[in-house]
Amino acid sequence: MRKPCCDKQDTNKGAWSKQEDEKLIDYIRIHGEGCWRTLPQAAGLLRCGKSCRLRWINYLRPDLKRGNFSEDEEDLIIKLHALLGNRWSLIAGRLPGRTDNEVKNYWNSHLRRKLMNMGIDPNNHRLITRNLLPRPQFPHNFCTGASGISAEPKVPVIGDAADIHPPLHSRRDNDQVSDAASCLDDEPCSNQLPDLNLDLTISVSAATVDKLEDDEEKKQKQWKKLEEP
DNA sequence: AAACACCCCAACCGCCTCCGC
DNA sequence: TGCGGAGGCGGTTGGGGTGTT
Repeated sequence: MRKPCCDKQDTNKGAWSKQEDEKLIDYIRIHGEGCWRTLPQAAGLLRCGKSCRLRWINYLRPDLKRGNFSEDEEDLIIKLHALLGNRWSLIAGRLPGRTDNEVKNYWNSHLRRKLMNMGIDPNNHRLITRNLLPRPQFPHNFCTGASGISAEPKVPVIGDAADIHPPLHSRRDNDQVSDAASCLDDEPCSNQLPDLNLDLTISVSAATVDKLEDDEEKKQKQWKKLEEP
């Protein structure tokens, strides 16, 4: 039986009051982030440490951008989602001032629907056909760029019910990334899929690309370690 | 004006990973 | 090397706001 993260009977739940916010901000301003488990007591808050951390990360941090997502940000989220899947923290890490929660919520409430309206399956960024939807008007240079999740040779599997992502944690992390990346190297998919304009080199900065490559390298090393006898 | 439906987003929950011992 | 605690992550929930009937 897992121990609860804190003594729940003594903690507040639900929306944060202004006083609680102020206490948390004041405490972190003086002592910095970290030690979330002991923070509530030290700061005089009747909250669980996790709750404090979430409140700070998602709402109180001074560097948060808040407000509507720009078109560029939308674009980047879609591209990164095609590449990384539901790894919201990684995606948010590429969007300064945005949190994983914010990106996740925005994806679920706006971008998913937007893609579906365009006739694209938001799970795998492939076209939905079945002749149920009107033929979408794709922008010039429309290509998923990350259509391949399976390592199998690419064949048109549009609309295949079996073509749904398996749960992310059931896959090796680098499978999806490397396959997506390999797709970027592939022949143009003009005879299979429209061009989604998901070329990551367009709007992702050089630093971002470097970071992605670093992450990828680290993962490769980790997997190599694991695979070693 | 009231009832209902829908949407958005802050917050919670439980699992996973990392790290120190 | 194994264990336990702390932090981090992604999925889900629930309440409040807004639109529709």
